[in-house]
Amino acid sequence: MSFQTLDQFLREHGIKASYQRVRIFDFMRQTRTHPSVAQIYNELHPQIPSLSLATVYNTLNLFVEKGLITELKVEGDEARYDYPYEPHAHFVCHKCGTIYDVPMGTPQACMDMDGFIVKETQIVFKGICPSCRDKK
Amino acid sequence: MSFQTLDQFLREHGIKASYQRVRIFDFMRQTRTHPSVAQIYNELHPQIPSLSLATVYNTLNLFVEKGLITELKVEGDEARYDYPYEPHAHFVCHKCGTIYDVPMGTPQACMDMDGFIVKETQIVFKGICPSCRDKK
DNA sequence: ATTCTTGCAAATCATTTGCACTTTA
DNA sequence: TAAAGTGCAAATGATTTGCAAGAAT
Repeated sequence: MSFQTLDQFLREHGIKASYQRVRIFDFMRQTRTHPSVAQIYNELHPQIPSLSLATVYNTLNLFVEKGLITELKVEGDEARYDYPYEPHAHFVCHKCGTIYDVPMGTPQACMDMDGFIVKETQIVFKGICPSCRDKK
Repeated sequence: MSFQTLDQFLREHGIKASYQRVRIFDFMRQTRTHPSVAQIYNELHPQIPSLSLATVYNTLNLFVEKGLITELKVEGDEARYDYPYEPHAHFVCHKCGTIYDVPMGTPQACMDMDGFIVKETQIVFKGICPSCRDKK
């Protein structure tokens, strides 16, 4: 997807395609580490010196609202953001804090809830990852 | 479970049974509304005038650490706390913010993750609840 | 008596907001 | 050019912390 079509993609979702928004969205697409606002800012600020933290917050909130990305609040105080390639769950390591993707379809209960309109499903496993388990 | 045995229960989990801790734990047991720290404090403070907010924070963090309750960060900025009677998922309404319990066993994938030690599983559905859907 | 807990107030830190300026369509 | 987005700095609000006083064993 080129910048040209990223523009289009955002507009199709009712989002004005400012330079900052395109860059932040492109960063989310290319990053699978569930970055925090601070991480996104730290990566992009050197390349876009005028970029402000507030804009990163505004933009991510907008993307979440429009359903383009998902907000995860599973590790520490900072929200982490997830670009949903395909349905997947998350595993959070209690020791190192890493958030892993876990391939998985949407669970059955999703369909069984009479009267509830389910728009989003989040599944989070917490525990110890193989790397931390072995380190001892 | 009487106060007597609540004492015991806490001690069995390596927690000194102070008056505040017993009262807060008892409150969690009796409450199914996934209360926030502020709600717990507001309920108990009239009955325990000396109670401080910091103690509520300390105590809940301790209970989470010992695995007696679960912290949910799904609605707004405030953490919500869950007393896990039996395995269940949650449904969060985007409009009214209510957190509903959804009866449900532990999903299969839990068993399928080689090398990951899963200590906790959280499933959260988000959407519109029947009450908000009908209100229009 | 020593160790752990509490309560208060101040500190911290992520996130939001108000407003003047700039950009986009 | 009108409407919306950006950047900065200040404000907000949840949570944590330092420390002196109190309770438990």
